Amino acid sequence: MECMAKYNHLKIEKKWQKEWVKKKVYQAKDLSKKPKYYALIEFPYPSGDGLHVGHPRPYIGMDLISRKKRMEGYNVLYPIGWDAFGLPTENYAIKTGKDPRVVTKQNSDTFRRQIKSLGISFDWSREINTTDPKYYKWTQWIFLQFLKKGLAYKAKMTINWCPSCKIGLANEEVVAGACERCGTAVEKREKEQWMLAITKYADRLDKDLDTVDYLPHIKLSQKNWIGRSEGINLKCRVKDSDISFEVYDSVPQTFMAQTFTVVAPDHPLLKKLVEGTGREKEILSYAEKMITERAKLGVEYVKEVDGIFTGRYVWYEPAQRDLPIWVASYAIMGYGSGVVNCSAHDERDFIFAKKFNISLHEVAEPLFINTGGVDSFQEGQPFSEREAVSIIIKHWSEDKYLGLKSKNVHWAIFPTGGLEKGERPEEAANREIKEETGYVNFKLVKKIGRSHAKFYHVQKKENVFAHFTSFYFELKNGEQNKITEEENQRHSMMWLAPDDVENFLTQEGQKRDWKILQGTEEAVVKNGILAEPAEFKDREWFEVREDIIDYIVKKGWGKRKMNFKLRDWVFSRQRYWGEPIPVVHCENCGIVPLPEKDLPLLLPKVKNYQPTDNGESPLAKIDKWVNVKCPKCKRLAKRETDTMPNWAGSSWYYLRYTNPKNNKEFASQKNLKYWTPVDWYNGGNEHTTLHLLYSRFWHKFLYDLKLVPTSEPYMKRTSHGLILAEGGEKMSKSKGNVINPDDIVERYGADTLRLYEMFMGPFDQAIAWSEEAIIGPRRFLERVWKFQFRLKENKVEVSQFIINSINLARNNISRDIESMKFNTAVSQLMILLNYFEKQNITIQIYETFLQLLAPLAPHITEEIWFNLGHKKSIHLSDWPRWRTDSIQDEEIKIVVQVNGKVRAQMFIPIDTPEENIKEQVLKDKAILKYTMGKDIKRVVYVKNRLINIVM
RNA sequence: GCUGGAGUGGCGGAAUUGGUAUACGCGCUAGUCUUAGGAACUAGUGCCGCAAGGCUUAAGGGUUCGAGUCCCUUCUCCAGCACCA
Repeated sequence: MECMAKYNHLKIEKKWQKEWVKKKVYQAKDLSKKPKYYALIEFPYPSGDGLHVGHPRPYIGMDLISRKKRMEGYNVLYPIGWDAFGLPTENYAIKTGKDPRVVTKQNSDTFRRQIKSLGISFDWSREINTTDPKYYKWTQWIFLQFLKKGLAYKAKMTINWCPSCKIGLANEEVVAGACERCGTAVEKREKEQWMLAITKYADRLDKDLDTVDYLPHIKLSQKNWIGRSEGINLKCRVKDSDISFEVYDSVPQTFMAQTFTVVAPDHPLLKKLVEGTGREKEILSYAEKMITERAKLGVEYVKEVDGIFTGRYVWYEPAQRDLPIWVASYAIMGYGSGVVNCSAHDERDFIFAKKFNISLHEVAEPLFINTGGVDSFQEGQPFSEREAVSIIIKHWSEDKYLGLKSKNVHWAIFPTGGLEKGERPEEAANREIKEETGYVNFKLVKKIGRSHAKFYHVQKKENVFAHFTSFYFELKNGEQNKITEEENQRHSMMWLAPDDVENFLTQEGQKRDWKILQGTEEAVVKNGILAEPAEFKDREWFEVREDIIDYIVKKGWGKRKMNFKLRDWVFSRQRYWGEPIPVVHCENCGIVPLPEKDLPLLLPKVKNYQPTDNGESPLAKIDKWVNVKCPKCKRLAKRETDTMPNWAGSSWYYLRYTNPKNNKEFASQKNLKYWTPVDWYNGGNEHTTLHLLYSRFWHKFLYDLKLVPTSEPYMKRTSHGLILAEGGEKMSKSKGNVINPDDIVERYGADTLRLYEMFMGPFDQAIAWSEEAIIGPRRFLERVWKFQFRLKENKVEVSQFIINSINLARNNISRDIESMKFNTAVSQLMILLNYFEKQNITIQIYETFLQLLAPLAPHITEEIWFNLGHKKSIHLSDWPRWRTDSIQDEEIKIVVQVNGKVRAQMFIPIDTPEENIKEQVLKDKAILKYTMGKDIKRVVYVKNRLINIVM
C-alpha cells in the first residue's frame, strides 16, 4: 500500500515549474496549424517594492483562461514583459545616483522570480523589456513614421508643469489641478512640446468601439474621454464691426431661443472686440482676473458664475435680434470656437442669465414621458392625441390644495380632464371642477402654462399624447353638489398641505405646475414641443434634430460640425529615463529625423539624472551627445533632448510579443497575421481610458500604413478589481501593509494562493485581503491530495447523483471561467469534493475533477496526475467536455408550496403529468395539515420544479 | 451637481427566464484524536422562541399564485464624469 505522503507544496511546486520549462509546455508556436488564442495582461512596471499579492490577481485570472484554452486544443500565446521606463526608477536614480539600467535589471529580476514562483503559464521565451534598445529601436521607428505622416509635430503651448517632479504633464495626468503622481498643484508654463495628432483619429476611435467586445463601463469611459459631439456651427457677425466668428451648438433645436453670446476670457478676439467701447481697460483686466482665478480654482470658480458685459452685440440673423456679448468664466477657448450663443434651454446659460438679468426666450414647452411604470407608453403603438386641462384648486379658507388619489391605479393627481368638442380650455376647467369635485363657487386666478405628456392610459388601454393647459383656481366657499357615483368610485378627494403636494403627485408635469405656482420652478426644458421656428411648430424636439440642422444649413445660417473633447497628445517629457526622440534640430534644414538605419538612438549614460533648472532633460547637459552633424546637410546641429512619455512603449508591446527577437521589423507580417488581434485583454481600471486609447490610436495608425492586419488591437477587454490591505486600504510600502506573495507561497503554496485569490470574491471588484480566510482553500487542497489515497479498485458502483453532479460541474466551471466568475468556479469544485467524500468514486471521475481543477491549481493536480500513472502533463490533456447522454435523472425533487410558502418536498418521476402530481400532493399528510377544510382556489404547477396550492 | 452601479448572516460572498434565499468558504459552538496545539477530523450554526411556530435580502409601498430579482418612493454607499455650449 502506498504510504500516505503528506502534501508538500514546496517540493511539488518547484519540481513542476522546472519540468514545465524543460518540456516547453507553455511555449506558443508561431504559425501552428492549431487555432490560435492570444491572451494578454498589462505588463508590469517593475518597481523597487517588489510584487505584492494584488499584482498576480489578473495574471492568475487570465492564466485560467489560457490554461483552459490550451486544454481545449488552442495554440495559446500568453506572454509577459516589463514596462520599465518611467518616473519611480528615475526618481530613485536621482536620489541614489544609481544607473536606472542597473536598477531596472534588479527590479525585473525580482519580479520575474516572484511571478515564476506562482506557476503562471506565461511563455517566458518571449519576454520583452521596453528599456531594451532592441525594443525601443522600434518605438523610435514608429515615432518616425508619425513624423513622416505629419502626425508628430512641435507646438508651443501652455503645459501643465509639476514644480516638484520638474516635468510637463499631459492633461490626462492632471487630477483636480494636481499632479497625478505626487499631488503637487500644477502650474502653467509655455513650452515647445512634441505632439501626436490623436484628434485626427478621434472619430474612428469613437466609432470603432462598436466593433469590439469591451465591458460597457470601459467603452463608456473611452467615449466620455473622446467626447464626440455633433451639431452646427452658426455664423455670427458683431454689430458695427468687421468681426465675425462661428459658434458651436450641440442642441440646434433651440437655436431660435438664443438671446446672448458669451466669449471666453482668453479669447484672442476679445481685445479687438472691446476696442472703441470706452471700457477696454475695465473689461480686459476683468477678463485677466477671470483667467487667473480659473487657473487657480478650476471648476470651483466656474461654479461661482462670473462675467462682464462687453458693450457689443451680435446681430443674430435667424431670430432677427441683437445678442449682447458677455465675457464669461464658463466659456473655454479649447472647445468649439471659444464663443457660445446661449439660450434659456441650457442650464448654465440659464443660471448666468438669471444672475446678470439677461432676457431669455423659451421656444419649447416641456414634454413628460413616463418611463418604467405601468403607465409608461407602449412601444410601437399609436398615440391618441388629446387636449386637456390640469387644475390646481385652493381651499376656500385654508392653505390647502385639492388632490385626487386613484382607487384603481397608482395615480395621485390634481384634477384633470379632456376638452370636449368646441370647448375652450377655460370652459373645460370650469366644467371639470363641477363634475369631478362638485364645488360650485370658484374663480380662475391664473393660467399657469402648457405642458405635454406621453403615457399609457391604464383604464382605456391606449397610448395617450396629452397637451395640458394648466390653471390655478381658488374656491370661494365650500358649497358642493353631490358628485356622480362613477366619479366617486374612481378616486378619493383629499386636501393637501403645501409641503405634502410634491410628494403626493405622481405626474411630473403637475409637479412642474406646482413649482411654477410656488415660484420655485427653475428647471430648464430639456425635451419639449417646439414653438419656433414656425416650420417646426408642435414637433417633438428630439425627433426633429436632423431636420433642423438641414434647415439651418439650407438657410445659410450655419453648417454641420463635429467636435471632440479629446486634445492632441503631449508627447515629450523633459526627463532622462525614456526613449530619446530621434530627431535633430538643424538651423539650415529644420527638424530632421534620424535615418532609420541609425536606430536605435541609444540613451547615453549621464552622471546626474536631475532635470535642468529651466526644465530641460539632463540629456541637454551632455554636449558630446547633443552636438551632432545634421543627417541632411552635414552642418553642425543639435539633438532633440526630450524623451518620450512612458505611454509610448506600452502602446505597441502586444505586437512585439508575436515576434520578439526580430531585428528587421517590429514584428513580421506573417506572425502578426497569425497572432493578432489580441483575443482577450484584461487590465486595471486605471488604464481603461488612457493606455487603451493611446494603443488603439497607434494600432490604427499602423493599420493605415498596412503594417498590422486589423484596425483594432484588442477584441475583448475586461478589468479586475484591486486587492486591498486587510483594513480595506490600498496596499503601499509607505503604509507598511503590503502582503508579499513570497511569504504566502512559502507557507501555503502557490496553488493555495491562486485558489484563494480566485475564490475571495468577484474578479472585477475591489476586495480586502484576509489572512484568516486563506486557510479554506488550503484545507480544500489537502483534502484533494488525501483523496488520491482513498481510491480503490475501479469497479465500484457510482450513483447517478455523482454522475449528474460531475457533468453539471463540467458545464458550470467552463461557463464560469469564460465569464470570469472564478469564485463560483472554485465553489463548484468544493461542492464536488464534498460529495466525493461521502460516496463511491471511480478513478475516471476523480481524474475529470483534477482536470477541472488544473487551471486553478496547476502543481498539485499535475503531481497527482502523474501519481495516477499518466506520462503526459495534465495541462496538455483534453478539457472535459459536457456530455448530455449521461444525464439520466429518473427522479427529481419538486417543492410543494401552500399559498406561496414552502411546506414540503417530493420526489417524482421526471415529466410526471400535472394531474398525477396534483393528486399525490393533495393526499400528502404534510400538505393536508394546511389544506384541511379549506377551499382550493387554484393550483399552479411549474414543470419539474414546484407546485403551489392557492386557497 | 450629472450619469451609471450596488445595498443579502458575525465576515467574504451564492442564487438561468420571477419559482426551495443565505450555496461555497471564513469565523463561531460542541465533540473526537493527540503530551500539546492558533493542527486535523465529526456535528451544528440567518434571526426570535423551550417548542409548535413565526420573521428575514437597506426602509416603506405596489404588481403576482409566488419577488433578493419587476415597478414606485425614501435612505445609504461606491464608481465614472464634472466650464465641453
